Amino acid sequence: MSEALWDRSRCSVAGTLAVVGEKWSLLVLREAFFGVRRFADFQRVLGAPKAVLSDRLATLVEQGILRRVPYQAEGERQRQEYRLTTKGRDLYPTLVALMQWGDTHLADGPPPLELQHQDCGAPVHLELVCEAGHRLSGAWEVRPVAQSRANALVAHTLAEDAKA
Amino acid sequence: MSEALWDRSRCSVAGTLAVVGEKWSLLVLREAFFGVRRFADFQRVLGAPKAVLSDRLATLVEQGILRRVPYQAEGERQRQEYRLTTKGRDLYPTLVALMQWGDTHLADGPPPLELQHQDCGAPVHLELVCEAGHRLSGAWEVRPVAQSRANALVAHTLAEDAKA
DNA sequence: ACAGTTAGGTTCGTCAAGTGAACTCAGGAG
DNA sequence: CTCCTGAGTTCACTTGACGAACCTAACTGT
Repeated sequence: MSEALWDRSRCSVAGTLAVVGEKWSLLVLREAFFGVRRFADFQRVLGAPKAVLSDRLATLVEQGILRRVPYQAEGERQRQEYRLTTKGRDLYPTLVALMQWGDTHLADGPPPLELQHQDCGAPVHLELVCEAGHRLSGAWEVRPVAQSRANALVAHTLAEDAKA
Repeated sequence: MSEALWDRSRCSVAGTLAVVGEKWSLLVLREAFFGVRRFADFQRVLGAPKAVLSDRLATLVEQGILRRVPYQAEGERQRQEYRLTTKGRDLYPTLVALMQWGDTHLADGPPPLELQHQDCGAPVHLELVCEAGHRLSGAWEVRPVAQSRANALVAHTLAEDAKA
């Protein structure tokens, strides 16, 4: 039925999860976005086991998401710190998406963190938009199109879900 | 230094990952968005071990992200299928974010899947926007503001004072 | 010179989680 | 009554996470 609707093995969701889907990876990146750079700070603030943290940082560097930068505090030897690359910074929407979902569906109070536009101070959120400028309100307004096979069934089942 | 900048333990990123961060969970949801509903279809299309799949489906149901719906194919007994709830459908931006990152950073060719606006056919993507309508181009235009419980209380009492 | 401290790890034993094959169970088909 | 099929469960095995302990190089105080 939904036999080879499209090639799942080349799906970018799976690919991305293979890179940042392990435990702690995305939390390490969350902290990186908040300016954490040094091993001990990651360790203290996350509470992750050092062995795991060491491994995650290594694979994130290997993947080009973080880069090691030598630095030297006064009266200390040279050490390495971890900074986001452009590739890493592009994961920001992913973290915002996770945060937004948690804020609206796991809330036991006000969201613990609000994102504001640096320039105007207004709250920031993610939106699905098309290149014609329309704002979409959810998945049911999207038609996924595989390379060679268009498929109307998908839209159909989603519409059914929405009704039920 | 970055001591208690804000309370990480209540962070929605961590909360969301606690719910959908296990292996296979987000891939199950990806398939759900493509209209997959039945156990055997998930199993065949993902290649996940049945035991894990069974567990992931159960916790997603438990969390209110999927719901079990009885159905009956002709000439078969009644069975259960899994459908997205509203809470589940709200995870769509997360999957789109993961997909977009993979498309731009793991590409070994054209993206295997394109999302089009149902109405106008234009390609769809995620954008960070603020409530004043500005489009932000990345994390550096965002200022995270901790909404500490104390701040919330203060705001609340101030609001009360204003009324009295 | 020498012990102590600190950042940034590694090693190790234990315990939880993922994996694939085999088994179960309920009902319809032949 | 037996076989088949969808939807799981059970089991033995391997991989991954965990926390405590240990290691190392540079610098610091004595």
